[in-house]
This record gives sequence, structure tokens and C-alpha cells, in this order.
Amino acid sequence: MRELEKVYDPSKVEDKIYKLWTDGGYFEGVRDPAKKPFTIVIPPPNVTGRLHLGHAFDCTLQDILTRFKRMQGYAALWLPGTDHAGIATQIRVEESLRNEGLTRHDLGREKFLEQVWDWKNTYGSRIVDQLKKLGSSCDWSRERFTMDEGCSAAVREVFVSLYEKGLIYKGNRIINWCPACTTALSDTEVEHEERSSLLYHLKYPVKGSDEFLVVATTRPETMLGDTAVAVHPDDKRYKHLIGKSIVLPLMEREIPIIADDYVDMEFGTGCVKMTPCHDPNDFEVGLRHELEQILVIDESAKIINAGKYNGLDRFDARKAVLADLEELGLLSSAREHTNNVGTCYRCGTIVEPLTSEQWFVKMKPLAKEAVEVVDDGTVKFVPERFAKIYTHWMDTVRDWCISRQLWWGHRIPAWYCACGHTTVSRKDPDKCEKCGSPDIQRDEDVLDTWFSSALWPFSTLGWPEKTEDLDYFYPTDVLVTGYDIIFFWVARMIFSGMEHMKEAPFHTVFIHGIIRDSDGRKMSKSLGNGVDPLEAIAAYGADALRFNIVTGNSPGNDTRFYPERCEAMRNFANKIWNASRFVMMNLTIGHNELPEKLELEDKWILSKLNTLAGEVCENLDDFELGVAAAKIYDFIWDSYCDWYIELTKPRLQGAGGGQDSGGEDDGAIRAQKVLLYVLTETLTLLHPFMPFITEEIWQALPHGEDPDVSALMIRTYPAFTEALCFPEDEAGFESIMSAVRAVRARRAEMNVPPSRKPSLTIVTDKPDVFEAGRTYLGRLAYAGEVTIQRNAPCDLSGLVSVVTGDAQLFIPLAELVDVAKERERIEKEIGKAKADIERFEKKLSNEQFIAKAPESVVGAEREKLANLRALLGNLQFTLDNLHS
RNA sequence: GGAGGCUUAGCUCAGCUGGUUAGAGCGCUCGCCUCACACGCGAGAGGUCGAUGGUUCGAGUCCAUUAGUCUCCACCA
Repeated sequence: MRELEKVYDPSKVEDKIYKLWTDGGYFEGVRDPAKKPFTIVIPPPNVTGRLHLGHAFDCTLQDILTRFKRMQGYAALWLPGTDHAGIATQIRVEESLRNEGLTRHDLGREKFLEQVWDWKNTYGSRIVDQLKKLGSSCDWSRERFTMDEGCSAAVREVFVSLYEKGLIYKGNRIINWCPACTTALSDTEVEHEERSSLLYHLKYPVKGSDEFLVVATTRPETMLGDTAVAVHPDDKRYKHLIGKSIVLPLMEREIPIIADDYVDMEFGTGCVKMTPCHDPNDFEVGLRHELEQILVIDESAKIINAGKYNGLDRFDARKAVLADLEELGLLSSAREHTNNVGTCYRCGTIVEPLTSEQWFVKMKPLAKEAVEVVDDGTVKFVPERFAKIYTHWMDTVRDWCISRQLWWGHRIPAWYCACGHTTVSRKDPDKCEKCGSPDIQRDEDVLDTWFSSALWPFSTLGWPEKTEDLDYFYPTDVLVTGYDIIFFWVARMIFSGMEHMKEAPFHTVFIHGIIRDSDGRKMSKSLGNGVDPLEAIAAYGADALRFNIVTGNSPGNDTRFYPERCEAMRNFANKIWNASRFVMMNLTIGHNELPEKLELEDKWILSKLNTLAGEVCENLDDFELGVAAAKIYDFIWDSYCDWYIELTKPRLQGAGGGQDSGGEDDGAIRAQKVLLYVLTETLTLLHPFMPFITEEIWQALPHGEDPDVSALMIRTYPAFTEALCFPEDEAGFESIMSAVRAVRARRAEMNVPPSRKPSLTIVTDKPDVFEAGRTYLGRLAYAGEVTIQRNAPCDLSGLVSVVTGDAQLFIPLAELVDVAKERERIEKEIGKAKADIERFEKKLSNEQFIAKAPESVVGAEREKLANLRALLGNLQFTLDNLHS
């Protein structure tokens, strides 16, 4: 047993404790046929990223669940790893190249990739180290990276097998293009922002007539690529024009007027210009009507195929087109209009829809099972409402564009031959599989980063190999992540698991919100309002940060981060520290066991602890982590420190609690035993939430009953047990507590200093209950001699009375009392008691209530009424005997 | 245009399947350096749980309507 310092200093403890855990190998997930596995795979952070509060939140939740299950005897595995994060990482390396005046093209693909790998190797361990600072109990021996050999093999296998099943295809379709990242994006990677813009009305002349059709658009530059004008087939205004044609202004191209249901007659003029290459709807309409496709905006957002406008940036082209139309008198009007603008989720650039040759995953067939498995409850969302969001997305999802025009990522395993055949293969081919020509070219593109993330729950366990890990740990149990990546990641993992493993990758998706700043704003680099978790750890300790993050919020909801709350949690850590210090200072025993004989207060605290253990387990099983944490907090601070420790002080000093003294069953020894037992159990309960301080203290405590257990983190988690249920004793002790509180309140009102210790006479019809608390009752109520009797003193002169439901207490402090005020106070209390009694009487005389409410509720109400009546009697008695 | 969240003490938030006298942290008031802790101890003040209606013996908790607010999804040019 070591001496502890007066103030807990996390910085001196955390690294040492973390090392103790890793040295002990306690984080390792060990396949044990005798145990049930519990598996969590980490949402892999970007390999070059830095830890932010979002990670801290996410990982704290996972760590709590993992530690809890591990301590409950599961073969727990929390599998860590990092993500190559294609676009994000490539952008960053390109940025650093730009500082040297270079682009990736100057280096060439191979050299550039070398640089990215260097970058990855330099920064890849940073985020991992930061996760360790948090106390994450990940199995680092199984750490993975989405581009390591195994994950790459999984990606290759999945791509090829989906291709063979016809679920991956290449096609020329309209996709979202980011001109800044110069790559295609999937629908999920486009963020929609509402912006106000101008809606222009353009006049298109009808060929061979002096009529005009007026079309509305927010993007006039796309008119350069118009290949039709559409009206509704039933629109009487335009019926006569269907089949005729328009002479497209500026381009002088003849384009047809077509009829399509897509057009809303009510909106605008009822005429819609069709730009199949640059609008998803127009693209669809174009397919139906076999319209010509003219690409007028290229990959860098410059105009092409449009004569004099060629080479202009899309926004400059807009101005030019408008000016020219104006001059021709073909610009009829413009008005304010709010519409949604798609932007790139990585760089914020406005996305350009354009047609392009890309690879896609056919989603409909994959979505079917992925929806079923959530609908039938095989996969549960916590909170449930996110299941609806998920299934709605799955039901309406469109094909997933998976090719990216990047270099950093999994290169698409497709080879093209001049004969027109595409070879897609598990092994790099050296010739065309159809014509045998060795002159084949590999596809230049890589896959969407999320394509590899989708395989994470099984690729990390060794798939496509049949590994023992995969066999034992798959499917995983809980997936913990924020609601912002349900579509990006969770949805894709579910259909991937169903397709490739024939089994959902996890049974529970535990969704949390995001952490905002103290003003409720999203934390972002541009606002500079981000809180660095490492700074918080340095200032308050990892335990305080963790506790702050998990308390005071509920699943799925956003939460605000207040540094002051960290301070409160640091104080809590310090409280535990000092309570432990107190216990150790008073300890003469060398092992942890409960005494044979228990005092009333012992039974009270043990009973409370037992209830706590049961509730915490329940809460954790239900993912109510914040609730569980708050209960432990209250127990430690209120029940254990403020009450129980205070109660033991006289006992520890040999002032009683037992008649006998010396020997094994000495009162002081028994107090020590209970103190140590409750502390140890409490530390164990708290450990998943505050792993460092609890482990540090536990290492310093004697724990003879755990000879085989070398660390708290692998000790068995407490559970509810019938053996430690003492409801009557618990209630009895609560009577004493309310008496103590009542005396303290009266003394505070009268400004009696703690040094003044008048005698105390307790009048009660439960003398045995109070007798059990006699020794320390005096201490907590600052009393001198304590007398317990059934009848009120004959002479009440000089006495002040304090009343509870169970007792009347008399203190000789009358000279401090202002009788008039006292009378007023008592009368007020009598009034309140009478009102309460009336309320309960009314309730209890309601036959419906008696008949329909459960017996336990009725019984409780009856008891409350009885208590109130006793209280009223006592108050009345006091008032009657108040000497003036 | 759909879907959902939030609205509870001055501030930020808990309150699980309806059953106390509605809780916590911070802040505030009063009194305490009481031999674990001033990162502390004791005692307080402060809320008709957004509004209206309903279900129920009983509603902050369930249902409907409504207001404010935030978010997600959506092809109306």
C-alpha cells in the first residue's frame, strides 16, 4: 500500500497505467471457446488526421462498452485501425507539393504515391497515440489500415465478385463532379446548401414561327448544352408545338420540343430546357427521348463544345451567355429564387453534374436484404428512430458511383484491351482474357474510400481468408458511430456484410450525436472553435474528459462542450482520490472481505451499493451510459463520501459501533472492512468510465481476495446479489439521516457554530432504529449527549424542537430562538403538512385509484400519509408547547 | 415537399417501459479552513416541465393539434 498525494495529478498517472495495461496484454482479444466474444470495430479515423472531440466521444463510448463486457467475462475485442481517406489525404499531400510549386502530375503516379506513403508513415501513428491518451483499450496487436495487404485483398475480392455477379458495372452516366478535387463523387459525398440565386427566363424562338418558348433556369450557361425543350404532354398551351423545334440561341442549333410527364405544368412557364449532360433529371428525360448529349462543361469546370465560349470558366460563361442573350433581347426576366446547390463534402466547391464514364455498384439488389435485416430486428438501431432514416435511404438509394479520379486508394482491378474487352481479375492479368493480347491497360482510377470501409467488420478479421478470428469474432456486436455517417458507412457495411458474409456485421448500431461548442455551433477548422481533446486531457485528465463527454447527454442527441464541466469532473476524480486516501490512511487490514457482523449503516451502504450495481449493469446493457455514470457519481459523492465515510469516523477511532474491542471483530476493523469493500466495488463499477484513476487507486489498495487478478481492468464487474439486499435497514437508516438533516437545518437557521454541541433528546416510537445510530448521530448532528426515549420530556422549557416523520428532537437552544418567528415557521409547516395530507387522503379515498393502481403504489401512498400524519402530530405538539 | 429531434431552475442539460414532495453540474445566497478532500463541508433560494385539447385512478413521461427552433432527406427547372 502506497501513500497517496493530497491532490490527484492525472499527468503523473495516466501514461504509467496505460503501460501497465499494455504490458499485461489485457487489451488483447483472446479467442476462448469457454467465453462469449464481444467485438467492436473502431470507426477508423483518417490516417493523417488529428484527434478531435468527435473521436474522443466515439471512442469513450466504445471503450466503456468494451471494458464493461470484458469485466463481465466476455472475450472482448476492440479492433482498432485507420482509414486511408482517399480524397482528404491526397489533398493534403498535394497541398504540401503546391508549396514547392509542384503538382502530382509533375511527380507522376508512382513517385506521388511514394510521397503519400511517406506521409502516412509519418503521421499515421499520431492519431493512434492520441487514442491511447484517452485510455482506449484497443487490441493494438490487431491494428489495421484500409490499404494494408489484407484489407486490399478484401477489396479486390469484393470488386471482382460483385463484377462477376453483375452488381458492378461501368457506364456513361451523369455523376457529381468536383472540379477542384477533379474526381467523381457519390451522391452521399455531395452536401446540399440552400442558397438564394437568380432565376432567369430565357426566350427560345420556335422554328418557322414568330412564337417563343420561355424557359426558366438558375444556370443559364448550361443552355449551351441544351438538346431539347420539354413541356407536359397535356399542357394545352403548348400541345400544338410538340414535335416542332426550337432554334437554340447563341448556338444556332435546332433542337426538338418534346413532351414528358416530368414537366410540372404549374411551375414557371411549364417549359423546361433539357441539358442531358449537366442535369440529372434532364439526363433521365434525355434517355427516354434519345436526346443528343452534348457535354459543355469539362472536368475543370471550363466550357467546351460551345464555340466562342470554349475555355471560359462556368461562372464567367454564365455572365457571357446572359450578356449575349440580353443583347439579342432573349433574356426576358430574372427574379430571386432559393434553390439547393450541391457542394463537395471535402472542399466545398460547387459540384458540377456531368456525364462521364464511371464504375457503379448496382444498389437495388443489395439494398433488399439490408433493409430486411433492420426491419426484422436482426440489426437494431439505438436510438430506434435512426432505423427509419436508414431504411428510407436504403429504399430510395441509387447506384453507387465508386470510381474516383485519384491516385491514393485501391486501384480498380480492370484492364482494357484494344479488342474492346475488359478483364476484371483477382490476379493482375498479363493478357486480355478474351483475345489474349498482352497489350492491355489498367484502369487509372481508384475506388471510393468508403468502398473499403464498407468491408471493415470482416476485412479486419482476415476475410477473404477463413481465419479463426473471423470465425470467432464475426459478426461483431456493437457499432458505435455518429449519425452523420450512417449513409456513408453503416448502411454500406450492412449490405456488404449481408452480401459477402451472409450475415449482418453487427446486431446493434449505437448512434451518438456530435459535440458542439459552448454556443451550440459545430466545431470546425474555419471557425477556429474546436477544442483539442489533448489539451483537455493535459488540463483535467483523460478521466475527467471522458466523464464529461458521457454524462449530461442522451443517445443520438448533440451535446455542447463546456470546459467548466471538465473541471467539475476533475473535482469528482479528486473526490474519489481523497476518499480512497482516507480509507488507506485508516487501513490496518491487508485484504478485502466483509465482516460477519454488520451495523445498520453498513447494511445501508451495502444495500445501496447493491442496488447501484444492478442498475448500472442494466443501464449499460441498454446503452444508457450517461445515466449509469450519473448514478455512480451520486453514489460516490453523496452516499459514500458525505455519509458513509463520516459515519465511520467515530468507529475507526474506536468510539464504538460494537461493544467488543480488539481482535478480529473489533468495531474499527469491521468499519475498515466495509469501507474497503465498498470502495473496491465502487472503483470497479466506475472503471469503464474513469479507467486511469480507478486502476491507480486499485493498484494501491490491498485486495487479498483477488490474488490472481493483477489489474482492476480485468476484475469481475459487480452485479446485483440477493445476499446484500437490506431494504428495512436501508429505510431505518434513512430515518436517521432525515433526523440529522433536520437538526443541521435548524442549527443553520439559528447560526449555531459547529463548535457548540448541545445535548440532543430524541423522542421516537422506533427507539431501536435510532439506538443503532446513537454514536455517530451525535457527531453528524453536532450533538453532545444523546438521549433516546419514547415520551416527550416533561419540561420543555429551554428546548428547541426539530421534527421529522419518525421523531421529535429536542435541543436546549431556546435562548437562540425568536419565538414569534418560530411560531410562524411551525405554522407554515403545519399548513403544508395539512395540505399534503389532504391531497393523499383524497387520492386514497378514490375508489378507482384503490381498485386500479397496483398494490405497491397504493401501499406506498398509505405509508406516506401515515408519515405525514405523524409529522403533523409532532408539529402540533411542538407548537402547543412553544413557550413564549 | 417529406421525415425527425429539441423546447424542464439564471445557464447547459438528465429524467429509461406513465406512479415521490421533478433532479444534476455551473452560477447565486448564508454559514464553515469540522483531524480524506476549499478541486472541500453544511444549509438554502430558484421550475404552473412551450401552448391547447385528449386518453388514464394517475402525465414532464402516452395521443392529437399548435408555436418556436434545429437537423436530415427530396430531381420541381
